[in-house]
Amino acid sequence: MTDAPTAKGRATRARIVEGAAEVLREQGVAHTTLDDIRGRTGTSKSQLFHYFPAGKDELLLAVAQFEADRVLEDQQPHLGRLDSWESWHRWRDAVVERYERQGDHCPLGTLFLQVGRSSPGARAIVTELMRQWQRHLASGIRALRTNGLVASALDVDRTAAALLAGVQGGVTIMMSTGDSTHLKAALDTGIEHLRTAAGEPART
Amino acid sequence: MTDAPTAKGRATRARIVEGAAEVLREQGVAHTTLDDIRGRTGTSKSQLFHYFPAGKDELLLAVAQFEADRVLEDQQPHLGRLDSWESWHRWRDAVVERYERQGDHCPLGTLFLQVGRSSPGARAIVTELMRQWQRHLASGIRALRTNGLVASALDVDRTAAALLAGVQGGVTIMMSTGDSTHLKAALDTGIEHLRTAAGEPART
DNA sequence: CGAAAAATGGACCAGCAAGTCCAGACTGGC
DNA sequence: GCCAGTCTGGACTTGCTGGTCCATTTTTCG
Repeated sequence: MTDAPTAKGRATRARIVEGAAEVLREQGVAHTTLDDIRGRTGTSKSQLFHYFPAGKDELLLAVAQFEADRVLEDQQPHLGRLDSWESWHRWRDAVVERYERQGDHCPLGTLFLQVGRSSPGARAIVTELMRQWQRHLASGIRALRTNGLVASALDVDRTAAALLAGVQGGVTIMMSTGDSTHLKAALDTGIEHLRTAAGEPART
Repeated sequence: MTDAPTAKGRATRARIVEGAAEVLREQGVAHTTLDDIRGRTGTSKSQLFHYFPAGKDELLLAVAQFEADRVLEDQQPHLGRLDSWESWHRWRDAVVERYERQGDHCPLGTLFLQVGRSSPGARAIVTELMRQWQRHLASGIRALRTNGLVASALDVDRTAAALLAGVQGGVTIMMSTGDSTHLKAALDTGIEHLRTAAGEPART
């Protein structure tokens, strides 16, 4: 992924990606030019093309990967340890907090749409992110099952997929409306569904 | 909304919007120029600006409204009559069918991102769509409750919000990965949750 | 019919932003 | 210290695209 012979080169490349991510968050991909990125990162045009020979698209893809990595990182350590109801709620709070802080803007969504579904790389990044995310959720549900907190008959993968969809949709809606109600509803209802599926009453 | 004195004018305007929607679906907003739209709709540059004086953004906004209207229309008549489990399942199938047919592309999402959150109009369109969509779902849940099919203690609005988020996220994921698994999982789990909340067993 | 308003065609303009290029500075191994 | 490879600077080119303008045709309506 990081192709740069010298340490200095790698540092510059990283600086470009991080700076570009900042600018893109602020202005959106539609209104961000290479000159904006150049200005922000204190680099020159030739450097941009030196590290991303294929041009803007390649740079955007690198930023997309950068952002994708952050998505799961920002949910840690909660996402990796979903073995009790308390931990699930801590994760829930972390997700809400993360996206409320991020505000009305979706780095990945924008980048993905710009680079387009045509791009082989863009789709791969998103697909892989979703795969990992869902894997974490499924692991969490299995941990609950191991601890006897949910019924063993529960379809783990389907439930994880539904929960992931809920979070994703909640975030999407929040981007559009500025309101986190749906995200919270999806998370709370999803967790409640897990509880209910255990045969316990829905109420806490 | 439709400002055109003569019938011919209105027809041309509509032709532009519909044609633009087609082109945008095929090429994505990022790679669509006014010339593409002009070519597809058999119009001239001056017509585009005659009917959309504010330029491209205004046209994109009109297309967004056009697409938003279709979203709910395509779910009818099922969405308007969610008063039994059968009707819910018919709706579920209609949604899946609609989005699988649409394929890996989100007219609204793209347009929204292009016009940007800065635009006052774009956000209004999406917000209103979500509001109406959720209202329909909530009505459906209330109908179930009236018919004694779900527990009266259920938080209708929150459940509707969660379901909407699930559908939205399922669609989003499908756009990115080309796989409708998550959409189906969200729908099925959401409906199952309604059933479970009624105190009935989760299984059909 | 005739004039005013609306609709249409398409040439033209201007700015912008991606991408090119080459000259020069640094750096790291020998 | 020297040479090859790497990194950096920034001016320049070029194509595209949104937007303007005006001439011409068509429609409406009294």
